[in-house]
Amino acid sequence: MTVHEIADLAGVSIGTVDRVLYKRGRVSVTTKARVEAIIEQYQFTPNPIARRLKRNRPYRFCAFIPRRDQDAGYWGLILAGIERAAKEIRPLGVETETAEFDRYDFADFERIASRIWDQKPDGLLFAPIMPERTRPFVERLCAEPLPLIFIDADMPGTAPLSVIVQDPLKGGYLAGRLFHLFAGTVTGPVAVLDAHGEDYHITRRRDGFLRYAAERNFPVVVRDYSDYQGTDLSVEEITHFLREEPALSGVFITNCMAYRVAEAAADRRQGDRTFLVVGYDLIPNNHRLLREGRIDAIISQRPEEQGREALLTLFRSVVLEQPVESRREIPLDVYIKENTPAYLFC
Amino acid sequence: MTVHEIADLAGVSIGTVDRVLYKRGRVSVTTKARVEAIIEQYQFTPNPIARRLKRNRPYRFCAFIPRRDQDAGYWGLILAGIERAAKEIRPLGVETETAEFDRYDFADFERIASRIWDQKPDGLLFAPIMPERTRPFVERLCAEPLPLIFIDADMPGTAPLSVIVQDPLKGGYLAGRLFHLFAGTVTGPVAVLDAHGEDYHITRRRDGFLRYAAERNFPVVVRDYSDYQGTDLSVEEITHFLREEPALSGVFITNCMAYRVAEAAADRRQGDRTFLVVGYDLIPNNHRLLREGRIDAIISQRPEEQGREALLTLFRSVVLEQPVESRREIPLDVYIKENTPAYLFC
DNA sequence: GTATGATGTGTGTACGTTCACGCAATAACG
DNA sequence: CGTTATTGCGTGAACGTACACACATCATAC
Repeated sequence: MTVHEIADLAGVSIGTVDRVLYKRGRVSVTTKARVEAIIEQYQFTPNPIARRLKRNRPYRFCAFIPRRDQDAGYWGLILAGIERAAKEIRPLGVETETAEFDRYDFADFERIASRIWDQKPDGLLFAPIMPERTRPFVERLCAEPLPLIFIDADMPGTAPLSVIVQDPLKGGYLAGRLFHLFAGTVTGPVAVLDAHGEDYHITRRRDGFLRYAAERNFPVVVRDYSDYQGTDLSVEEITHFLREEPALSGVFITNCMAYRVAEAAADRRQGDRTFLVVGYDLIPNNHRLLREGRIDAIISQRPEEQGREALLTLFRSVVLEQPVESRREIPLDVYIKENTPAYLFC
Repeated sequence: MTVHEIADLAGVSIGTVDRVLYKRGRVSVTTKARVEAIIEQYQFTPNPIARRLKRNRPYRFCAFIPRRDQDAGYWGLILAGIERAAKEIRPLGVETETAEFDRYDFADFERIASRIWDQKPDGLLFAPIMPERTRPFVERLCAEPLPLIFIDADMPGTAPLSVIVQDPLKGGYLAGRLFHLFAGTVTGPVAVLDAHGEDYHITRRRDGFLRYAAERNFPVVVRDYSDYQGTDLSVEEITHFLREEPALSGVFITNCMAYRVAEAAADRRQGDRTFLVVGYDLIPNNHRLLREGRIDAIISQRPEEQGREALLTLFRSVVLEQPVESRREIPLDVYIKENTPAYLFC
């Protein structure tokens, strides 16, 4: 179906159909009704290819995430997925800009946020961390309204186009189960290092773990690092903590710093002494230590897939005007030494 | 860059540029060289959107896979991914037909294969099972040549556009490791039910398991079902086998029939008696039993993702003329009760 | 009664590519 | 020398949409 065919069927010209379609007025009520009936009857929808050609200017999307080196390279994995999708949709007339901010420097965030605001992109992919501080920015975007997709976390009370997330409670519960699996019978208490900073969804991982531990009667020692900023959870700090808790049978760390734990716990894993290390995110360091057998298990949230899907979803919604699912749940991937891919970005 | 701009720079008309681009002849050698130099200099590549509009007829892709109900619904999962991708690229002028064949009836395969051959699709997605019998068909396609993507398995000696596979050897090895994890110390021998029919890559899963077992000194009992056809590995058959092997500590089954094993082993899992069941593929039956705690672990190969990626790759290659990776390796996903999604097709 | 404005409708053009066609200029041939 | 091919190149139309513009018609105003 084309506007021409609709016009012919209605006995009018394409100009009239166009005015009806885009409510430009200047159409008599009777003609309008007739055209609308035919559009409805044939379920006419404008050809996105012709529309794309006519428009003849690129769509501009922006991916606004923490710096690729932060969280030990976690955002670099997200970025890899974004850049892959950007390449895929580029020939379809989409320009993607990636804007990275320092997640531990709010002034930097505001600076870059206002730059993005000024250039008014056609769609935005955003990681809503630091929820209480970035909320005004998000609310301004929603008011615009500007097509918005959240990645990695949600921000309750806002209504973006779509959200791509993983269930942190289930993840923590799964971590508990993995502990159980690896340890057989847990002898000493398990430490949970909850290094979340302002990311409250990370704390939910701790809650999930505690739930499992309660069900199975694990003793648990929780160490809260709510003032955690970046990579400041040092090997020394962890070593110090481990020295205070000599009876521990292992550590579950709620963020991506498992490699630091593995470093600090190296002496406890000598020979046949078991000391379990379970954490999150297959970042380069964790990937290496997992392959070396120095980390037992890593839960992953497919960061490359999240980045790619977010951008493709934006494309489908904004350019193709397809309906998109408002929430995409990422499965909980378990990586142990034996299923860790040889290279990242496989 | 457009053909117009190229033409202006070369001091010719767009018709001449067009003849150079598509080698239609009727261009003097000097003009040809001049135009080619400018095309090269500016890295001109025709606008796929305008091209798509001009063409004004859909691309027709065909997905040629076993019937959705076969292998206990495994192909239905693949199909779900294919259909999702089909919806996504439909507005870009791509029609996708899915043709299902009875994988245990070669005559049916040939009938449908010849129908596909006749309608000459613009691209084909094929699951190269029954390699020695389907090889002539594939070789004819490659000779055409017709853009071809393999899913689920490879066919050595042919050169399709791309292959989407998972490493079966590593998968079997991983299954061994999972046994070890769940059992702690393996007491009795482990049975490997190798029900592969003509899919030799499935037998590699057995080999991987045997490698792990050899490294850890598991005793293993292998039962070969090379004459396996469809769902004919009945609960009775497995029950009978288990009765012959009373000392078994569990079963690893190389295909998707773990749910039958779980049924047959139900009495051995009563109370605190442990009897492990590990298998492949998160098909509906395995999904259910995994959630009920009657299967211990399932290795999955992301069938929905495989189906979707295969079709999207075909699109990028044929329609957008983008280079595509010749091989895509699917990670080995591990599902245990705690990370099994509530619903399939999440 | 003429100017002004609002209303309803059709036409023309552009986006960039592709391809059929037209038309010179030159070459080949009887 | 006239006819017919061949070579080299330009032109025009079409794909479907979006939007500016033109042009009637009729009401309102002075």
